[in-house]
Amino acid sequence: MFKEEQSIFDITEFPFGRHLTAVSKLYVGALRKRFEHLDIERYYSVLILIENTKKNCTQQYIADYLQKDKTSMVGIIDSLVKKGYIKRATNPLDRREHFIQLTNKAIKTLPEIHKGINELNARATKGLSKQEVRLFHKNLQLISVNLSKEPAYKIVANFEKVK
Amino acid sequence: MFKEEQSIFDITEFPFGRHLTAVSKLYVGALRKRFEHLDIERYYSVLILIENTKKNCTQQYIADYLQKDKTSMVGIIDSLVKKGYIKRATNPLDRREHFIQLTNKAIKTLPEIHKGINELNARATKGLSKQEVRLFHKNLQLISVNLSKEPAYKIVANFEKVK
DNA sequence: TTTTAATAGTAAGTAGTATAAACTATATTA
DNA sequence: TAATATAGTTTATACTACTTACTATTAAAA
Repeated sequence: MFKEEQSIFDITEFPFGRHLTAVSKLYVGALRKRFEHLDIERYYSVLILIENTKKNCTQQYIADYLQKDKTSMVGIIDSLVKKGYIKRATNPLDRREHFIQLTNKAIKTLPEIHKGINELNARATKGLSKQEVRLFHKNLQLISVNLSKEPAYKIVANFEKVK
Repeated sequence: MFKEEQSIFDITEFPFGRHLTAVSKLYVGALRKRFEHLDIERYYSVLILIENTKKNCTQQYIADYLQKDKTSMVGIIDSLVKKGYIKRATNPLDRREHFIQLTNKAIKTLPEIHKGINELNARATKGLSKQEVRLFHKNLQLISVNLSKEPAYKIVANFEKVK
């Protein structure tokens, strides 16, 4: 589809968000490639979120956390259920809620997912010291906090593979 | 649509690209808000690219640079032509090519666009020194170069406003 | 020179997401 | 008990951007 790599970074007048987006795309593309042998090609973060959350996760909780609306989340959860990575369990104390839980398959796969992410993170930051990486993350987070205070529209992002 | 802000950064196990994407969305949302009084709500980078390129820009050149395919680029150019920001001019030396050129309206508007971007960049990096900002950009670019070398799928990103 | 292949751009049809609106079931509040 | 709110689902719609196929033009090959 695209002819050649050209560097967005050559033009410093571009909005800063374009540079961020360009790197995001590279990262997502590399991660999906790295995990292409798995039978899921996205939504790893859903599994990680469930794993990292102490309390039970409802669909709404996951949707809020990952900034998806709940109707989209239905489809995401459906696809992960169909692939056998998670299951829905009705909360007996509030039967409207469905707790989303990892299956054994997911629990068995997650170490590999973490390993892949850690490896890719390491390769992405090759040439930087541990401390420089920490600083980068810290400043990225600072920028995030700053931008959160700006007047803004809500934005959803969609990343898709192309040929 | 979304109920509350929750910080993606709380979970460090998320893939790094998710953090980048989250900040990208915040930036894009703030930039579009900042320029909502203009009659174009996106594609500022097309104007900036044309302005910054010494040689004439063809549609294909712009598409390659901004990582869009040429069929999508037709619509983008169409919309900017309709709003009066650019015009097409057939290259007499190769009549297949259309040079994309800024109109007076675009030339008059671009300083305001640069000003808005610079202001938002400054607010996004509030709390960082000039040198720290430079370092952040440098490292972001390093990460970009590193990721470019990874085996990867090509990814396209789409950012949309939501209610 | 004639034929073939490549390139720039366009148009039409298709597929994939996300959205909105409407709905069910359940729980909470007045 | 009635009204309202919430979690989740379904359906239909709108919107991108992709794929394919096409025109016009140029370059390359025979």
